[in-house]
Amino acid sequence: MRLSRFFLPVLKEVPADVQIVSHQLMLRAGMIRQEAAGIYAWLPLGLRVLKKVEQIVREEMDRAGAIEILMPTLQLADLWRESGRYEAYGDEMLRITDRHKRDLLYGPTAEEVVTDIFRASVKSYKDLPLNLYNIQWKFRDERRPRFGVMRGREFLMKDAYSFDLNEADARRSYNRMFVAYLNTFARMGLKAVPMKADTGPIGGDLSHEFIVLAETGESQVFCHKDLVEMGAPGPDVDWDGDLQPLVDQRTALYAATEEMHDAAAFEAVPEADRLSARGIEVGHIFYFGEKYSKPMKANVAGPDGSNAPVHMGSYGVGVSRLLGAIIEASHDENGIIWPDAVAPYDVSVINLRTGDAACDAACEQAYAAINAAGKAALYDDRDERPGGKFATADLIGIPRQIVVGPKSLAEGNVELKIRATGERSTLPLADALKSVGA
RNA sequence: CGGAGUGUGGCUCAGUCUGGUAGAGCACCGCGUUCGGGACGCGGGGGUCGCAGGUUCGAAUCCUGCCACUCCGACCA
Repeated sequence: MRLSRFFLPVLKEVPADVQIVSHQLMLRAGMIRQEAAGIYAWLPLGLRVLKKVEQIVREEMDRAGAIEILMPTLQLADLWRESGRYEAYGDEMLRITDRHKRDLLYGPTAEEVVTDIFRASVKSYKDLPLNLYNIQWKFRDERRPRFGVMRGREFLMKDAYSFDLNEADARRSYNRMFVAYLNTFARMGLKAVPMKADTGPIGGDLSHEFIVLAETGESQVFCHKDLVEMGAPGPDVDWDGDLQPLVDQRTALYAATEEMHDAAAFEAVPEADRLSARGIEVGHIFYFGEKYSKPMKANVAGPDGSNAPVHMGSYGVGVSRLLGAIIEASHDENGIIWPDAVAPYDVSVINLRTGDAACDAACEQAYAAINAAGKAALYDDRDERPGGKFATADLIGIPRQIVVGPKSLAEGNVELKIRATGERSTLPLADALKSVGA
């Protein structure tokens, strides 16, 4: 993309009351624009990152055997009356009436819809296990939206729903999602720690929140510090095999959010290993058994001829929230530092003297070579002063910058800058291209 | 939902107390000088001062009502 033809409304200033750094940087980098409280328009740069994050989530879901569908944003109130949640959900649910005076709602989650889809078509244990997911916009009319996309009212969520014959099978489905989440967040450069979460009236131990540690996090969390650096198993796990050891490895160490915090158990952790910190919840997995299948009569036949409610679990990832979490975890005083996997562009080409024949030619060559290599290049070909170009490049956080100016070019060189380290080197264009993979 | 605030060109804000020709910086347009880490000069365009009503010779400014947004607390991907 040539910057002269792009739409990148960067800002030098943001409102004084925008406190959180990820929110400031997303506004300044021209990624989002607020349209109403907790409601944002996604501008081109933000949308590119959002799609990259979404795609990583999708790939890891697919790898773990989940199957993508797309459910509507608007749902029928009658479905929620079946589950009993229409009245229970309260003011957070945005209720809508259509021209026929029929009650609709903008979905805050999709257990009812997915259960309806399931019960219409699946009648036998032979079709299990099944895990259906979608990545769709949700709306929750939060009392107080804040922190930009971290707590918006409208947000993009990946929500997966597993269906199994019994609790033992459901635990295997749960474990697949547990491991998939470890891999998902690791691919984005995040250190997300699974922590014991509240299971509410269902009880049991099958609920975990995945928490990214950050000073600006909304949750107070407590864990064994080894969990932070434990890393992810990677894609080569046996998804049909026993994942319990991988899960046990993480759940054996203490980790809990404030609601589930057990001070006595935490005290049992050696003091040097205790970590008390703030965190951002980026994922939540949950087994809830027959909570929806029973009232909604989503039954399956078992091998013994029985007919019983299917056992379900749900698994959420805050896709739009992840952008905020990534920026909170990776930025400096100059702007965002995108991890390679989610960067909106791989390389920026900066022309310090647009209009200079030699500079233009070298930049065009670099731009073409990077694109031909299958990388995404953002070419700053604007007629602007160099300072502004450097500032913009650092602000929007492209991982690598190839800087072409008349002085070094006269000696046959360009400058290569690595955004994350600030490291700069002077070298021939061909070498710079090679080092960015072009 | 309780408490505290803020609404003035695209953005950040002053002006409101004490009513009297709507301002600054940034951004934008033109010309020129510039150009290796957010340049400078000169000129220019752009605002029903959140909305409605009221007081007044006269309202961004005072009064009433409404709306929107932000911040602090209790709930949540």
